[in-house]
Amino acid sequence: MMSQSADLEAVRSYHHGDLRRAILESTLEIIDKQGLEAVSLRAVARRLGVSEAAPYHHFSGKQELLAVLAADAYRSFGECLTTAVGSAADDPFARLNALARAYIEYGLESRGRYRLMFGNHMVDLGEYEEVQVAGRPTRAILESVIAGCVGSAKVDAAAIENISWSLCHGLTSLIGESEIVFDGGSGDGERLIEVGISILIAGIRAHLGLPAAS
Amino acid sequence: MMSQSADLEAVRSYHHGDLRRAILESTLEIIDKQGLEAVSLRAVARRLGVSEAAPYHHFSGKQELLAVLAADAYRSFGECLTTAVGSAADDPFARLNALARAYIEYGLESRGRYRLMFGNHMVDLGEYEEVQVAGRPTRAILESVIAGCVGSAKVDAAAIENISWSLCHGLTSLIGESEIVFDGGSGDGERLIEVGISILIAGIRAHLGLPAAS
DNA sequence: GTCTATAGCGTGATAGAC
DNA sequence: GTCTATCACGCTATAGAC
Repeated sequence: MMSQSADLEAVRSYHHGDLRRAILESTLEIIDKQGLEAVSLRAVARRLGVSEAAPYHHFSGKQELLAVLAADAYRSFGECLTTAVGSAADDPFARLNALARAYIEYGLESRGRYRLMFGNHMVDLGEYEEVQVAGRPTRAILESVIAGCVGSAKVDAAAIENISWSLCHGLTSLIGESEIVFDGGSGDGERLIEVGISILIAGIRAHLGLPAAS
Repeated sequence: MMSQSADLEAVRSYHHGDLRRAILESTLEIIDKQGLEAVSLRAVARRLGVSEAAPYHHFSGKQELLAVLAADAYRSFGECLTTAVGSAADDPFARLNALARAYIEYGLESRGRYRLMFGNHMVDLGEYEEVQVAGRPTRAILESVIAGCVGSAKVDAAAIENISWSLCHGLTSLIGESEIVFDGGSGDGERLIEVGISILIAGIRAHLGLPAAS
């Protein structure tokens, strides 16, 4: 009986849990286009045609809403990276290459989610256990890929991990937030990512005393 | 006659231009400790013991206050980088090393200023011409240092610039915002920066087809 | 030239009615 | 599940005191 009028109901109102999903989607859209600072529960509510207090019945507040979105983002990000590494050739540096590419491309395509995970917002989303748990696999992938690269030597493994992360984050962040401007053609971004990963891998190989080519 | 009571006057009130400076200092302190989002003109005014509308007589609004601080930051940052490069040995990669170190150390020591310049706040400070002008030298230094490294070949000069910037920004950002956590001793941060610059330079040398050592 | 007082509006959050 | 108040606080603009 409920399924018969479900569609019509969904159009007219947000009963039965639809509002929660609508709020999540609408908020992510705002973060994508205008950034995290532009998020306002009241504006979201107005946009969805419900009262300004309605969102508080689905989330304890703005922080929790953002935390739920951040946890979702970490899960989706982790899956993306895992898939990319899994599809790569059976070579440590090929895996690192695939990981870095996937990281940067995900960050550029899902700007809002990336801002939620690694943006400099002063909302302490790390306090939420769900967010911490969701973010753990991401770090584990990087760790295992780098472990494969350094091999049994394990020289500066932690540092190399963080350097790889830093380059990916820096590139994603500067391109995504339009701090890097391209004056040439449309392929400049692609070329920049290619050169970046190439320099990263060559630098790590040199640091580990490995020959230049793979 | 005014200079005789200047000190006493300064304690009791912020006449004669002192309020402007006090607002700038107080705001920067807040950005340092709590981040850009925590800045509130009203709170600053209360903290300085003036009315909540007083700041508007020195700045047209919050944006302009932040823009003035950002321009100051760019000037100070540019001077710091110029000095560092000038003191470096007469070798292209030694200069790049000095530049990268100075960049990261400045960003970590002056967190607030760094957040103003390169943080992901959605305040369009780039719209202010003063900010644009103040930021230009910084980019010019990086350009000239990299130009020295690539030499006459000029292969991927722009990309190498942006990669160097990305690594420095990524490291500064992740360390400064405490996303990278150190489980070891207190020297871990220093070691990370050292390895990072070493990998960057080795990677660039390899990309340019130069021998490994300097 | 500098500051105070006040008012309009948007936002986060809560309590209680439907 | 949702709505209607309602409160506290933020940014901003204006009028007027010193």
